[in-house]
Amino acid sequence: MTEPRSQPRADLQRWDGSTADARAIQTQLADKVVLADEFGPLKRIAGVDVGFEDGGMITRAAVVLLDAETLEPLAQALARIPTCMPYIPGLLSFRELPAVLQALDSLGQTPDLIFSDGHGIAHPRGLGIAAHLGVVTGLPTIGVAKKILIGKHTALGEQRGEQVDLLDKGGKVIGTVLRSKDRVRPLIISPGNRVSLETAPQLVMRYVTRYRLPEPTRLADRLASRRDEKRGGPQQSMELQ
DNA sequence: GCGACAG
DNA sequence: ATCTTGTCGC
Repeated sequence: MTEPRSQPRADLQRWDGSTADARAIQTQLADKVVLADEFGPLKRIAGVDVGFEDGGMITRAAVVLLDAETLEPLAQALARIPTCMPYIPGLLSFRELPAVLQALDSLGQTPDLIFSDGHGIAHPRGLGIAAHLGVVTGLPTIGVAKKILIGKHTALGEQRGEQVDLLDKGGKVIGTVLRSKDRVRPLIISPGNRVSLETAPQLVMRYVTRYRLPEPTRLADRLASRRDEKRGGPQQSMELQ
């Protein structure tokens, strides 16, 4: 049997390269975001993140698939492609998504849920990279960011698990400011696709162990930024591509 | 017009 | 994101 291979590039390929068109595409795709819990049993979850090599010349995307029950890594994939554009706040997905989609494609398996670095709907036009990834792949996604892009919130408790709503200018809830560990800077959680505002932070906490970041994100982060091979380990890991 | 601004 | 050692604190 052949898995229904996606044609994820579609919406990005229609991009004319201008920032104006990128914003127009975001506004259009934002309507396709599903903010309801539309995901089945979570068996295999994935984390995706992007890093750079050669001072930014090469974009390096990493995907790590984990067993949702044991959190053991099941598979991982890397994609390295020439960087296509500079970082522009609000347009992150146009810079990083091509590499992320390629990495997901070479993974050869479809995750039941994807944790993406960056924001979901907590974005100027409601389509951060996590939401963009979710709409383009049709998969459930959650955005896990370390800093706020837009929105405000009230004071947050210091204990692990404490959370407050992230509100946009109109007072509408667009995400959750979540303290994943005692006395650490909070994470900014927002739905990407097929996950509700209420469930997103719950799922993040479900996969947080002893670190600030949930395991899928943390492992993808290490692979994308090559922290694993840099850090001192008696045995060097095997080569990846 | 002046800041703010994921990674 | 990335360039980078040791160091202060839980």
